[in-house]
Amino acid sequence: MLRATDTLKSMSMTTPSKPAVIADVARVAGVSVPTVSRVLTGAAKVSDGKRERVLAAIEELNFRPSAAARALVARQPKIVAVLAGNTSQYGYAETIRGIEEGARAAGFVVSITVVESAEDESVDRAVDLVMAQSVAGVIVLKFDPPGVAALHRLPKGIPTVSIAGVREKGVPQAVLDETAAASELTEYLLGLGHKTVYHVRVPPSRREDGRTTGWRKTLIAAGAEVPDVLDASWEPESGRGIGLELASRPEVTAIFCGNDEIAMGVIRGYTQAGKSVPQDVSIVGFDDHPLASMWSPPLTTARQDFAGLGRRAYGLLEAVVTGTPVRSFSSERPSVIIRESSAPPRAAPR
Amino acid sequence: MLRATDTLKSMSMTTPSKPAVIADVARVAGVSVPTVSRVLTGAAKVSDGKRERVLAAIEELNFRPSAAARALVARQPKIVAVLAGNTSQYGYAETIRGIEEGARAAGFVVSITVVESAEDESVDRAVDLVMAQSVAGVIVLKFDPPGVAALHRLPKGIPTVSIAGVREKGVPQAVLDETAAASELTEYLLGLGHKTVYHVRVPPSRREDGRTTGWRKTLIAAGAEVPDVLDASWEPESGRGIGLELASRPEVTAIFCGNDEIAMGVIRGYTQAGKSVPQDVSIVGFDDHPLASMWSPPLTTARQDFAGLGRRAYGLLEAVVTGTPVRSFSSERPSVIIRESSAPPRAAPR
DNA sequence: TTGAAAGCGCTAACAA
DNA sequence: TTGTTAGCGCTTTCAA
Repeated sequence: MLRATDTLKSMSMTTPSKPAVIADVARVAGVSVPTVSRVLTGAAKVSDGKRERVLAAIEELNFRPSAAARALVARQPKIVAVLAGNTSQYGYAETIRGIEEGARAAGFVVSITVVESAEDESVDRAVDLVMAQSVAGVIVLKFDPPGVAALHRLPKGIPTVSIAGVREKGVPQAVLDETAAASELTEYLLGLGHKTVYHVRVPPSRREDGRTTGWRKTLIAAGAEVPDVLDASWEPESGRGIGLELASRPEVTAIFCGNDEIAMGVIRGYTQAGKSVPQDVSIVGFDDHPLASMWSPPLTTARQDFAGLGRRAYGLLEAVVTGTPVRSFSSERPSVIIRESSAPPRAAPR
Repeated sequence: MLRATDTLKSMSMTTPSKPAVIADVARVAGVSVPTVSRVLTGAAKVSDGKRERVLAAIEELNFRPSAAARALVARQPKIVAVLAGNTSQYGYAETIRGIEEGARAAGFVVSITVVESAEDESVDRAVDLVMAQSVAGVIVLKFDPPGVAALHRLPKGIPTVSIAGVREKGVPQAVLDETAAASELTEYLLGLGHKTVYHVRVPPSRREDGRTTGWRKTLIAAGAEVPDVLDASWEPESGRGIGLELASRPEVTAIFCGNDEIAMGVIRGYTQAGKSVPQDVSIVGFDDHPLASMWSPPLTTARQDFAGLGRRAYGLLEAVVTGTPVRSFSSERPSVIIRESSAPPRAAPR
């Protein structure tokens, strides 16, 4: 009853019953079923007369070929599935955007299904859901433990590509070289004259993520003290709490945050504590979030091309599916962007 | 050559050839095809002995039922498609998250395909792509012109639900009552003592969106002057430009922005111009972006439950698909959140 | 409980 | 150019 107001045209003769199938079209047009198929697919020549009758019948019956039937016969599904622990946070959403862009250009749609947690039950449910569809392949975002778990539980045999910040073997993979970028950012801060750099990390996907590794290694290489890592959640609010705390520790002069949102939270905490950035402390983020340049002060960060990452992952998957030989690894380095949230320390640290 | 390192187990006996089909399983297990189907679906009792042999064969052959074949026979596809002009911006991403949440709970996956622009070519390509899959129904996000266009070009007959800020007839719809929320926000500002409220809008989906309508009507009802609308793009940067300009106009004491990101940009512009918020000007946003409360100053805004919107839309679609009678309209009102970016005007406006 | 037979809606192969 | 005949891989009658 939802469509009580269809046009008169579409109402004529039309019992709202079963949708028309190709046999109906053939009957109405007075041709055989394969002929209809031929005009549908253009696979072979059809005489103009018949073609027109077929077209007319299609129109009249409002016929739409069954995608399911086509999928059964053409063994190439047109869907690539994405499994992810999250879909709406900046990095995730942008990566998915890139995947979709690549997929759509190739005539594929992308399905997304989120993996709520790393627990077996939820991972299996998500994986089963995906495998119950006919998909050409799957791309898993292993930015977090749910993603990592999903990758490991995916059945062998289905074309798979993973996306991550850290390299892992066994599955073709598109990555962003976070380790290098984190090193660069840390070096930059050290070069400014900071004795060491504190680190607030976001929840890692494994024991230690590239951002943390790059930071740690650089500190060690420079002979700087390696402070304890501070853990934030994904919520900017958690950054604020940490900033508030850190603000009372004068030995903290530089902080490298796991992402821009957390950095913004940390800055907020400092601001609330009456401190100013970068005069009292230098704070840098990671990602180059769209709001990073709007922040007060504008955030020094490392730009990550998530959409490009997604596109590369799609390309990798396409290659796997078609059997094109590929180097199964595609890496790109984020670029450091210096803005105003970082500066030399106010005075030489004691 | 990508998987040179499969486990020994999976390598034994396995030519990497065609995937096993149900007939293979039947043969290996020594039973008939329907029997295998029965253990797969649980549609009928199977003796323990056979069941186990079937299970063993499935394991051995690493058999996975073809989703395409199943879809053909069971006429209910398990995919709901989402058509949207964008997927990664906050409101869009959250809405999609909600849709996915509802869909997954019901055993559906969601596919997303973006409509690049409102031009026929790109709209048709997106719509065709979606219709080429076997989908249970489609949800279109008509927050913008591409979305609106997509809705209009979708073939009749496919279960459809739209999501939007403004009501439109003909299609079941889930909305957020932006008009009411915009009114409330405007009234609040007027109540603070501001003579009038300026408005910076984001690109509208049609002639005038609910946010703008609510603002305008409230101003008129209050007998306040209605300033010209200022147009921003979706980029926070465009807000900054507008803020910079507005900062030199002392008659501007209150600004209602189309969304939080733009409001942040506008605030940034004022800040750069040496003005302070809310002392020199009150600025409010819309959406309650996750960073709104981290901003300096924390943003007064209207919280929109996008994820809830998505869930409601999914629920609507489910009802349409199953033929459950529904009121084809589901609305919810955003709630105003007062923070620190708004205050009474500094002095009585002249 | 089980198997044989009959489709699901379409495209591909093969003749005519 | 066109129609007939075979499937695609699965589930669902229908008997046994």
